[in-house]
Amino acid sequence: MGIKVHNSLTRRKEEFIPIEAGRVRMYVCGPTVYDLSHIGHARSAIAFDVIYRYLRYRGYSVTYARNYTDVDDKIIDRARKEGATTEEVSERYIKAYDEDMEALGVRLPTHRPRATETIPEMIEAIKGLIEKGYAYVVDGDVYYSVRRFREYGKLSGKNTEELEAGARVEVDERKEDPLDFALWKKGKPEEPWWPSPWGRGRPGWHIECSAMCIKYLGETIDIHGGGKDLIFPHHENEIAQSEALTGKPFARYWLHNGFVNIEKEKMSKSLGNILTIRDALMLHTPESIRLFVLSSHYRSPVEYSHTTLKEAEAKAERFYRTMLRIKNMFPRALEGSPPEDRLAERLKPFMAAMDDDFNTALTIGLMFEEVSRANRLLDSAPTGRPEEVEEELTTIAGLFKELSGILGVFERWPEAYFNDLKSHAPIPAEEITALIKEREEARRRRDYARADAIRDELREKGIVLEDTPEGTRWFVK
RNA sequence: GGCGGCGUACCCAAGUGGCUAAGGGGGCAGUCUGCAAAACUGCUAUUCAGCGGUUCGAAUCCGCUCGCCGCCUCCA
Repeated sequence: MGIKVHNSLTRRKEEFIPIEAGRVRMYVCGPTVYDLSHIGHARSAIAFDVIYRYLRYRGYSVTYARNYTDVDDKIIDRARKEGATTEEVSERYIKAYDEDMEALGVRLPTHRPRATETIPEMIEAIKGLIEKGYAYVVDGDVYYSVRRFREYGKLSGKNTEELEAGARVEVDERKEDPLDFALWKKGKPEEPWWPSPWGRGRPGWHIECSAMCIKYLGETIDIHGGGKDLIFPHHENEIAQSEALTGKPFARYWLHNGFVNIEKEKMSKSLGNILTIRDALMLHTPESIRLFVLSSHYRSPVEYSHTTLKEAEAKAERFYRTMLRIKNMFPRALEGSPPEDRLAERLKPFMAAMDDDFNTALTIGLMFEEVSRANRLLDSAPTGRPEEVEEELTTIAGLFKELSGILGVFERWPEAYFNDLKSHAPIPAEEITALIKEREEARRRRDYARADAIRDELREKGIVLEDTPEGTRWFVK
């Protein structure tokens, strides 16, 4: 009973067996840093962040590399338009990406290589491919000869004849075959360049990932990930280059995440429906964005909309309200920890869900069954047996602690969560507490008309009041 | 045209051969409350796009039809 993963290479769910017992090497294609990252980048990063967290949780020593593509046509274009250098552009957007990831609670990978720091390795790889007859030089450019690699198309399920027939491949007279792709591009005077045996130039996109992957993780890795759109041609080309070069399988398991759609359509510059992570973070908490992403399977497409994000927020609210109840009624349940064997037993269904191709949606669903259970226990507390209730709540809290760490959600103290919302209240907190005080006096006088008027007034501003035996509390809706 | 995926309630969504089709949101009713809110309880899919087939048994496997989406060009 181990972890199963859906492998894009075989299109099947397979048992996950790393090359080296207890150790996992994973590589995920990171951003090309020419602009702010969008919510789709966030999904990919969060999905693989959870995979990374879970593998570590399951006791693997994980070496995880995620690159920055910091040399590319789009970066050059952007720099030219701004009158800036490509370094300035890439530096700015690497920083922005790092900030976005931190805001989203995405843990730092072990290695975060930049393409420009791996140029010597790329040149070596290209030299190797030329020597082995898989690449050829044409006037300062180097191309990979796709047809020499017999297995080309094994990941994307395409065959070279059909690709050729597709005719959407740009025709470049200098290529021996339209399917061939650039390993090294001859530099134009105003573009960044590095010296090479073929003259000044810069690397092609695909060779970057192969070189960085091999440099940091080795010739065969366990997991290679990225968005579904990278399957072809990027990952197909990575396989062709790497396997031709080393003669070894490049990656054992290929994992691909689905898209984030907006209004049923893929985000794209041409449609003008790009939602940046920054914009999303102005509208929603990082936690609700993570919950939104993790509430469906990482391979399915998800629809970003006001409704779906509101539902994610409602989940967070329900969870933290329950935690707040536990903290107020049985604070020791949150301070203590349950016996290990009991915890392990109760974690089983959750582990089974995560083992099944990282089914975070099911895991979250199961967590909410525990939330309901906790609330029932809390309701029963006044008439039930407090010791038993506390014991069970301690177990549930213990479960939540483990799962929160894996998913990267529900990790805060409930007060912190609600105070954060309160800090974004549309009216000052002092004003609200003053109104609450006035309302309490009205209630004491049994002037319910006045009390209700105050409550309604606050409600219109998004402030919800809750009368409890300990007094009136307020929440931001 | 080639390749791949999806279609589960009002919405989101898990489930891919067999206990009552998870969970969240929404709605309705009840308990609680001065009234609310929150929480809890019950109801909201006798059925999984449609039609056939395989099977003792299918949402799950196979075939066809309809609808939606992605890749085939840079793309998470």
